[in-house]
Amino acid sequence: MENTSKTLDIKKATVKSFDNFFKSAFTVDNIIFGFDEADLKVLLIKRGEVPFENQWALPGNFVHQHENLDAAAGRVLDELTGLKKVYLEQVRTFGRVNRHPFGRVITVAYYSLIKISDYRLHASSIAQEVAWFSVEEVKELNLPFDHAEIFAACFNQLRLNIKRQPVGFELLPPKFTLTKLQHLYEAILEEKLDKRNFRKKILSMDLLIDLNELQAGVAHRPAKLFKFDPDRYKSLYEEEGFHFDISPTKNKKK
Amino acid sequence: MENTSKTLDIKKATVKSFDNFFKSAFTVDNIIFGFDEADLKVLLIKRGEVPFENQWALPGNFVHQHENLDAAAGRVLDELTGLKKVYLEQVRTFGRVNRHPFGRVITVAYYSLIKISDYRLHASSIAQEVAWFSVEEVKELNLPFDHAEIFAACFNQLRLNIKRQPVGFELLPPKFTLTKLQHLYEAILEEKLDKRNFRKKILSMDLLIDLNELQAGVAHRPAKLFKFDPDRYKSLYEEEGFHFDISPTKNKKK
DNA sequence: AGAATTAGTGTAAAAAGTACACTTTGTTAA
DNA sequence: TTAACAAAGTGTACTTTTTACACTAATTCT
Repeated sequence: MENTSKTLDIKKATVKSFDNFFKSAFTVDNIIFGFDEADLKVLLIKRGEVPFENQWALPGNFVHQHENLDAAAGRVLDELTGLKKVYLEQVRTFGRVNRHPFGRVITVAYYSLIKISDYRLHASSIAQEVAWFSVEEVKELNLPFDHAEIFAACFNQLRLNIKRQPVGFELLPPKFTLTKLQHLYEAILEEKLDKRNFRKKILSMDLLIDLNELQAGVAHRPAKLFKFDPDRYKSLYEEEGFHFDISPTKNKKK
Repeated sequence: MENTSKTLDIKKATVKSFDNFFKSAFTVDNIIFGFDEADLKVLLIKRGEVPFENQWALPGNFVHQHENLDAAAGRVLDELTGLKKVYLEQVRTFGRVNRHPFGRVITVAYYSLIKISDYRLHASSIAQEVAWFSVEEVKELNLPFDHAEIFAACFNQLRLNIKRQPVGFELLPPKFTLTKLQHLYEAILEEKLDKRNFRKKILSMDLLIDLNELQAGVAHRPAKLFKFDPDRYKSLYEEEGFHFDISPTKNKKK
């Protein structure tokens, strides 16, 4: 192969010009959702650094040179909560030229769904303090950078997603009651659902396993516990024509 | 304000450390869709540069320092077709560490919808040649980098989108027949639809204006021409509870 | 004038979505 | 022990949406 070195020369020359292209800092932001009894919550950090030091903001961090984007988003979560394997979804990339006061920073937004009972919060290099806020509180907070826009996009994406994918279970403990599940949907969709219609629909999908166990420690009739069956979902998903879909089950009372 | 300079010092120091973070080259790729009589087509370029010189690939380019992401995607399209105002949608960001052989390059994927009659193709700095390929051809082509994955994600996104947003009209000339519209949906959804059900559904949405004009130059009964009414759509969209939705209108013949 | 080609149209049956209220089962406190 | 409390659990009738399906109408071409 006598032209190998020639090819390498071309490559080297091109790599050089390639190196001359503008490069940008880039980050991931991770909107971490948890569900706590009745409320959908979001994890915010109190920033430990300028700009916007001491303000509540979305957790995020720079992406490392040899790190994939998903891994970076996972790392942000791990640093704050110690959780490693979680549901993670990329939402959109925000790159407005002046979105960061110190220079061009492009950020890839993710959301995560975690079981709120599992976590323990940590302060970290980027966060003086970490706390849960309800979705309503977050909306009213004046988040720095374009974080309000990022939050809105992620929440919206979650709402679309929960209707068409069985992702809600990521927010619940392994065993849950149908009422808890309904409350979760109501919190995310921000509307009341009809109890009987909701149960009819979710049970007819044949994705929940009745554990023949009752809720304990409540001062009223205990509810049955169910778990989600991911294998069953996978096999149904293979079938042509199966769609997870919680759209209607409406309730006239606004 | 005697502490201004102090603040600036802090900022300067922080900006300095900020500058030390790893920075990446980043690009946009733009999957340009057009609809040509019966087929959904995609615009590919023959690369004019290493790596993968002379191979067909998705059009893309580096994002400039002072350029927003959407603007960069628009510029790619403009360079290839001369079109400036088009429907553009961000899909997802691809940043696998080794997706580019010359170094870390993160790319934001977009798709565009254009009226195929409007364009004229240009070669450009990045493209020796530009040509339309049908979706099937693209799937069979062995696209370089992770372009096959990017294409699949964009096509999939378009399919989801066309069901729930009235974006199909971006691919058609201002005046079109119902049959053309149906063919467009069939091409994107990759399934046959029932003529009567399709018409019933689309007309019941009250988004099309009957132009009281007939198709010309066909060797059979001419069809009526319609146009899409974007203002009507906007006002319906404001109304609680209106959803554009072309889901079913199925046809048993597979 | 007849053949060819696509446009255009309605109805009935099935499936899905919606509204709605009372009984059951357990705990707690009198 | 019993009554009050609280949430669990359950079925049906009505409405709306979806689906399947086949013939007639309008135009051009030969």
